[in-house]
Amino acid sequence: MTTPNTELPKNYAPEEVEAKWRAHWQGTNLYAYDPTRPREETFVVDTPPPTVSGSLHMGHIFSYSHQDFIVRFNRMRGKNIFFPIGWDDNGLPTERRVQNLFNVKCEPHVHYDPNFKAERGKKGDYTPISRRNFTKLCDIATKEDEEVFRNLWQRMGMSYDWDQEYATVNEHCRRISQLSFLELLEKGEVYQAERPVLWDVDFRTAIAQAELVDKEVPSAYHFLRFGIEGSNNHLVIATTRPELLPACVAVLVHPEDERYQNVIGKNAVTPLFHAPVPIMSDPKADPEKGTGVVMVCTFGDQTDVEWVKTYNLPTRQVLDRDGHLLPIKFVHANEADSTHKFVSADPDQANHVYSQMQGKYAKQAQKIIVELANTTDGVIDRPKQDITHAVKYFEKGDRPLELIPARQWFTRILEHKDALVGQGRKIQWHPAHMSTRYENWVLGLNQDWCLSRQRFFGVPIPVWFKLGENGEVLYDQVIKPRAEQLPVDPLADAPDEYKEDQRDVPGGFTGDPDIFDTWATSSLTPQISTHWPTNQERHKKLFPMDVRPQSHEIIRTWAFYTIVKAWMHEREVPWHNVVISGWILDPDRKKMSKSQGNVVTPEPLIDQHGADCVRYWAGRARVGVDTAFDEQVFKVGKRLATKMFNASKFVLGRFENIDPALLGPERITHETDRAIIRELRPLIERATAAFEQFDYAQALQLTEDFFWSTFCDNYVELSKPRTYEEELSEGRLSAASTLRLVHRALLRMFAPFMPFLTEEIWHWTYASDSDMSETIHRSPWPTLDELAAIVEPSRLDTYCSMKIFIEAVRKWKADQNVSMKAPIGTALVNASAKFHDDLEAVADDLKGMLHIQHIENAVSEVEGIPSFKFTLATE
RNA sequence: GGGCGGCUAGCUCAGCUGGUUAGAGCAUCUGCUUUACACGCAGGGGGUCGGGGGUUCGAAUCCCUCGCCGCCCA
Repeated sequence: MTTPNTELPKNYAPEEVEAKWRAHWQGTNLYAYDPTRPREETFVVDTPPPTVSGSLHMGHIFSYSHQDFIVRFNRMRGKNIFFPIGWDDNGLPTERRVQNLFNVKCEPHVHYDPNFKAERGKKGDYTPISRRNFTKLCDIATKEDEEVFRNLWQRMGMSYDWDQEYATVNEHCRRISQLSFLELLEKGEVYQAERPVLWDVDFRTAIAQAELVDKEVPSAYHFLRFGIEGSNNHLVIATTRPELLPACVAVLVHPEDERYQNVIGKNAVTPLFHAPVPIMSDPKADPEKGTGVVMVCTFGDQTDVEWVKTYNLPTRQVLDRDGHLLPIKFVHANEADSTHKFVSADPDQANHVYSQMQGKYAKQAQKIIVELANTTDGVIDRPKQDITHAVKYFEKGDRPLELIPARQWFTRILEHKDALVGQGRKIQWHPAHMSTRYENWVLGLNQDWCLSRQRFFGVPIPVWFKLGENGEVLYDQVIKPRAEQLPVDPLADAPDEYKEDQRDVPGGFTGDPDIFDTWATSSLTPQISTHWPTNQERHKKLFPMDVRPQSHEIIRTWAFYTIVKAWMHEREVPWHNVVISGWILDPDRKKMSKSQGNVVTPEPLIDQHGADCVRYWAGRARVGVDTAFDEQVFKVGKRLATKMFNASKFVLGRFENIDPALLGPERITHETDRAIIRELRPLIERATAAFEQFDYAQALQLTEDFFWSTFCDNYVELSKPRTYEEELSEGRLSAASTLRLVHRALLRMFAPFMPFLTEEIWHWTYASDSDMSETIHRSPWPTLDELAAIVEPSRLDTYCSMKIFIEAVRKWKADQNVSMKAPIGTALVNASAKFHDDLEAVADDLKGMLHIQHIENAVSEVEGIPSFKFTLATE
């Protein structure tokens, strides 16, 4: 191993050292989980699998470093670490990336082409390809993306057990995800229903409440006059969605709204389409909003859905799954039946108006109908009023969500809210207030979890349906696979009792074409890692886990759904602790994200400062607190690394020629040395307690402060003269032993944060200590037991009084503008007898450190702050 | 509109189970060629702890209220 002092560079250069230890650790299985050790000795982490096709920035480095600090601390406490890593390559981000990368689009009706060759960066129109060709490209792209992450994590020194690596679309994860679904279907927690769901018209898929975001967008109230049957009067309705007028099924006012009492119970007549619709009263109609009259449409928003259900109103669907207006036909009331729901008193005009909107996107249709309304007498009551309001979007989408009736699979959560709140309370949240976010989310839920997505790359929903005599799908006749068959792809595999040629023929079967919501699989990361239920023994040994680290914006998704699944399957919490990392914000306090264009990429920073410094930067941020990105902090980390390197070189040089057998705790006999050990004890206690509470930042700060000021600036200077003594005197051995012991402890306390540099220094001398491990990362975290053999100083305040004296001398020399080395002839100390007694045994160290020839004591009668008088030595 | 978090030195942040003149690092100023480190050492200046009110012998810390910023949800 490298030896200190001699051939080392003056300043620490991280590149070489980090590369050396990275390679060394990979070769030694240092981070492997040991399945033979019992649960109580094991520390189990449910690591977040990063979305590999997403943008990679300093925000990732930040939170993943936090996890590693916690893990490394626990490893040094002797825990058997289970720290897996996985990749989330499911879902839309990957699909979108593949579309852009190869300029292709998945068109499910296109047949599989085994000879299809994808071309990167292809220009021109996109190529339509089959689902199978498309998912193959997804596999290729995700493999590459995983490699980028894998390299980065290894570069950063993340201490994963790479044998536990998984990817959320691999066979193992598909099996677990499908098993979970089938078990919950068996338990009745999963059901299918045809109902209006939140629908993204561009992605052509249903989404869940958890994926919603509100955006404030400009809009306008259009004031439309509705006729009143049997009257010449009219009602004015303010609507932001006039294009849904043909879908109007009722008009509502507040029951106590005096303006409209006389019309309740009558029929209103829609303008342009002349459809008679009932005027009803409902307390949810807000008299303050618009004109106080609201039109109920199929389906303008969630409240419309409720009203349609409450009042058993007909549905008049005008939007298709692409967001276009469907072809429809208005008929006279006497012709209306179940297939003709669009009624009009003047079908010709209604159909004429509608024909101009049909096939258009909702937004275009709105423009058209507003124009028609403006050019038709008696429709517009007054000019439109511009407003801004919150509109629901898919978090990854570009157009407002619609509510489209569709058959979907759901998981029951609304009826379990209380139980799920209860589960949340069994978990320790760090910081604690994050549990409030969880509870608010659970209590605010208003839809069951929509599980199915009409997408291509993901885990298939593992069921088939029987087909009737006429080829109709019998959704209530679900065909389930056997557990041993999983994972299955119902579009490629046939169920047991059928042959492939019975697919999609009358009397045969058809596969469910949908895939799962990404979270349906991600919510199983604990079970994926424990190999539930294929390896019950392993599962029992790892589940519930100790800690889930994650960031706060996915409490409503990842944390929530994981709690749901653990409760539904086993009535358990998935983990005992959730540790929330904050965000990295840009200087304007905006979250770092690709879409904001404020992303800072990690590689150049690691190149420039080294992985240890980047980790140090992450370590300074407290649990759950958002932090503005500040490159200055890397500089601070660099300084700390340099200081550790230099101080370590020096300290080791003070004892490297002494036989380590002569440097035990029992050799620490000097008062100064015992006093510094007395300072070290509370540091160890406090840093350990902080780490136990997952407060790595506190542990780091305490250690850094002690190392820099107490150890380097004071103790090393105090002990220096004794370490230069020629004889192996008691005083020299005491100082050397103390330097070795304190330095060895501090080094270990820095190890979780700066694993490379500390390992390097460790191997200069400590790796062969019999009570330590060859690697610092498996050496024990410092404890008070290590110091138990060291006697307390004879006076409790020795160190405190020394510091007062030292500071007074330094201030005086600074005020005199003289060197700290300038010799003082006499130091007159005017202080209490106690203060003199405190310094008596350490006076020689003080004199040596501060270059003082004589210390004269004057006992002051008045208790209080000591005063000093110094005179420079005359030569 | 509701909930949560924040507002502390020029900047980034600690402190907040109430208790000596409110801390650190960076930046700034002064000094020190001290044989581990000038990526250093020593010292200094700089804050009415977002505003207001209250509880208390005592409040950055507890309570009320207002303002601004962020997040989550209507």
